[in-house]
Amino acid sequence: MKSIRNFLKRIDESRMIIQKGSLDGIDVDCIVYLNEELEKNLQDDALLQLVNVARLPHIVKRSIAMPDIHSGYGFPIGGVAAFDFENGIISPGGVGYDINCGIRCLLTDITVYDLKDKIKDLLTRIFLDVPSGIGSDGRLKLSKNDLKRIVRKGALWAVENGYGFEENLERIESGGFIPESDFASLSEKSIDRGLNQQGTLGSGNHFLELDYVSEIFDENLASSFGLFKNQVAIMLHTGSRGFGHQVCSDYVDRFTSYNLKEKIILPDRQLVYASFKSVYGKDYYHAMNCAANYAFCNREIISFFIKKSFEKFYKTDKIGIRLLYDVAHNIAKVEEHTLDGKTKKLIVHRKGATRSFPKGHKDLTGLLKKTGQPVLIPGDMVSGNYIMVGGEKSLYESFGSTAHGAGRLLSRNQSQKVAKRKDVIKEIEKSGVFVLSQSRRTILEEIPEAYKDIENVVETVKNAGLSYPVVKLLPIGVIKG
DNA sequence: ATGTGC
Repeated sequence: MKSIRNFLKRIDESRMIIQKGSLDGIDVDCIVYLNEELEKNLQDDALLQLVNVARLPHIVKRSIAMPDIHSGYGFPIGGVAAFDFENGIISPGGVGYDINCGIRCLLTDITVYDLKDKIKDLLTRIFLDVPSGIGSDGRLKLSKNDLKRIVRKGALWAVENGYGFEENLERIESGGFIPESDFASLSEKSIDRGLNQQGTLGSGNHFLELDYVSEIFDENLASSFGLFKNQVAIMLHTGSRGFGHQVCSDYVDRFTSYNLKEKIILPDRQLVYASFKSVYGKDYYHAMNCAANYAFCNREIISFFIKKSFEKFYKTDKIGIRLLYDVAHNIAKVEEHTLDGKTKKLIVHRKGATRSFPKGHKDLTGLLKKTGQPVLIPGDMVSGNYIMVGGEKSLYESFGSTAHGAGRLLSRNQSQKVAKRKDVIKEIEKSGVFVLSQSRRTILEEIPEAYKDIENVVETVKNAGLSYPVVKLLPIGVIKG
């Protein structure tokens, strides 16, 4: 049998295509953004997932994957797929288990020279103040009524309850909360899991990093964003914790029995879905937004803890900690996009993909309407991270989306095997990065070698016009969950 | 990702 790989053709330096009609049940193109270097890392199973997404009903225009594509649950990680609002579908696999996993970047007024010799002490201070690790409980004890308000108000709840700052809201995607949520769509089990995990980092690839601006690519945008050379910045990567995981798990189960009952034929049993306008679809959408709001709140509360840690440590409140931006990279959103010259409402699934709206976009406000949306793309814990800006072409190419990170190269098991052969912590520290974690195993799974080269990912999305580099950040201290 | 897992 001919491998699916043989149907993949290069369009240009950054794009590859499987054309519609070339495989069974494919009425839309499959596009994957890859330079020639990253093409070598493309997994066959992830490519098959991209193709299977194209087989879902009422998919619009194309099935898309970013250069950080790798295999996920049903949909590939790095995947973007939009469905028609009137007749289309929503699928939990198109969002993933960590609903509204995302990144935020905080800026400071201090430079790397003010931090270098203190990094171990400050990072330890933060490590003590921000709960991390699998199953970790938060410092907040929430009542069921608190949770009810959190899933409705997102980051606004943190602001109203003394764990956040009002000026941050306009620097969070969607203003820090999505209105279409409904507590009634949640299971008792998810509610229980949500009660004690607010304000916690979690585990796996979630992290909290102290970085500095090492390179500036766009002086004007850097200065508009308040970025300067050698400035200390904080990158935070976390999501909706066990709460969002339970929501996804609940609805994968519900959709599975529903799809069986309706005798829906799926290209992959992990691709369960429901019509967006059906009771099932609406329930999942409302529950997913509960988890999205929970995650926006989580990142705001953790940022509050980080600010306190800095102020305690430096014994001054003049650190100038402020939010640059907070993006979601695992979410489904109702958005308007232009198709064949007409504005259409779509359900855009971004699963390991970052929104990348350019300047002038109607959903952007204030300064960001003039500059475009900041896009936060983390690499591995040594190579560093990029702050980019939304590109005009993303609207035509990828429903206003770009990559979300370096993307895994090795599976967690493979990574542990490689890492066990050497003193990984020593190697990381030799590269100038101090690392703390609740679990040695997490570090073994998260070694730099486990990830693709962030430079290739950034180059690919830049050449495709999806987003453009503004600055590069290099880590000096990392907390891994 | 996850009170990791048949």
